[in-house]
Amino acid sequence: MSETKEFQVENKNGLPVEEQGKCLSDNVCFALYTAANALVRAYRPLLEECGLTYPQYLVMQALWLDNGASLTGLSQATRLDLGTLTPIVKRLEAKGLLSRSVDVKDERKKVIETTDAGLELKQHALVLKEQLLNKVTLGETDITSLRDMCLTLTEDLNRK
Amino acid sequence: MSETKEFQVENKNGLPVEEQGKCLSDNVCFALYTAANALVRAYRPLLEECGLTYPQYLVMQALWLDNGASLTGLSQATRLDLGTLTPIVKRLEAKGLLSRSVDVKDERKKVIETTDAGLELKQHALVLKEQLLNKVTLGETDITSLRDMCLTLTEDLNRK
DNA sequence: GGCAAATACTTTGCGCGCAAAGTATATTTA
DNA sequence: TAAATATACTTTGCGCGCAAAGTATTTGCC
Repeated sequence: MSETKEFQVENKNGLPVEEQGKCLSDNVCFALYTAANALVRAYRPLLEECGLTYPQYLVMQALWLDNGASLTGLSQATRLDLGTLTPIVKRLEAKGLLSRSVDVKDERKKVIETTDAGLELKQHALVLKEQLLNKVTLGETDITSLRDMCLTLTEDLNRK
Repeated sequence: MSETKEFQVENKNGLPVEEQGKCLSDNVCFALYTAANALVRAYRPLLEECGLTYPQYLVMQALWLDNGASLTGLSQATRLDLGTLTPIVKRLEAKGLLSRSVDVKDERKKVIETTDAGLELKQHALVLKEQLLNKVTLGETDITSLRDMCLTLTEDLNRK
């Protein structure tokens, strides 16, 4: 039917391209998009205990790994836009979980540091990950390859 | 190190849980979230030709497969919230790509139908999918299993 | 028939995600 | 050293994504 691989996966019954995909679920893009939404939705009630949203949680994780990073550093770590990050970091500052100060070496930069309260969340957050885990039926191997394929896809899509 | 599988994938070097994940990329959730963002970002310039956003494109796809569906029907097909869907469908109506009318059998329901302009987009949109495909280095097999794992994960996370 | 519960959709509020434009500081170049 | 360019961040505008609350219609039950 087609010599090249199809991004939209072929149906089992091999219909022509125009008729492929009896349902949206036949489409990788849809599956990926939906899974990410489901992920954020599932995390919401858990993260609520910490008073965090998922993106805020991502920023805190980045900070736990690299305290004192600049906004641009956080942007690279979280792969979030600077324009997205600025308000998120401000909200985290308002919650007392981190501090923002001007870098004395380079006054364009901000130094973002966790507060004690921000550090305390780290232990709590690890438990949440376990709780999410309990819902997932995929095995360790699948999880790993899902992760790796997502990382590859991200690189592919960001290239050029 | 741990008897149960970890949702956050283990590092190659097997650090204790508290120290796992030298970077956010070690985390499936992060990888998935990032890939979905990259997907929407990569689709944006392509879909711009059609004057669509990715979620709008999803709704149109659902409609191409099931013309005359109700909003609830579209919600189930796209897995988008009704509160999300209402404004999207209104925007598509404003663009002249679909029509919204009250179901005469049940006046609570709306009948959503593609216009001729909406149908014409279908062919154009198929080309876009090919263009996205060209960026992806994953093989057909990987794409299929990525899709299936995403679908499984979505079900898992939506359950309970 | 009358009323409670269910169903279908809309509205509101908030936090992203990001393109685009703006501001301030630093670096490079002439 | 002055001007041009680059870098770091902020702001604005728009479209989600969804919880929660609201409205309208239908169904189920007495």
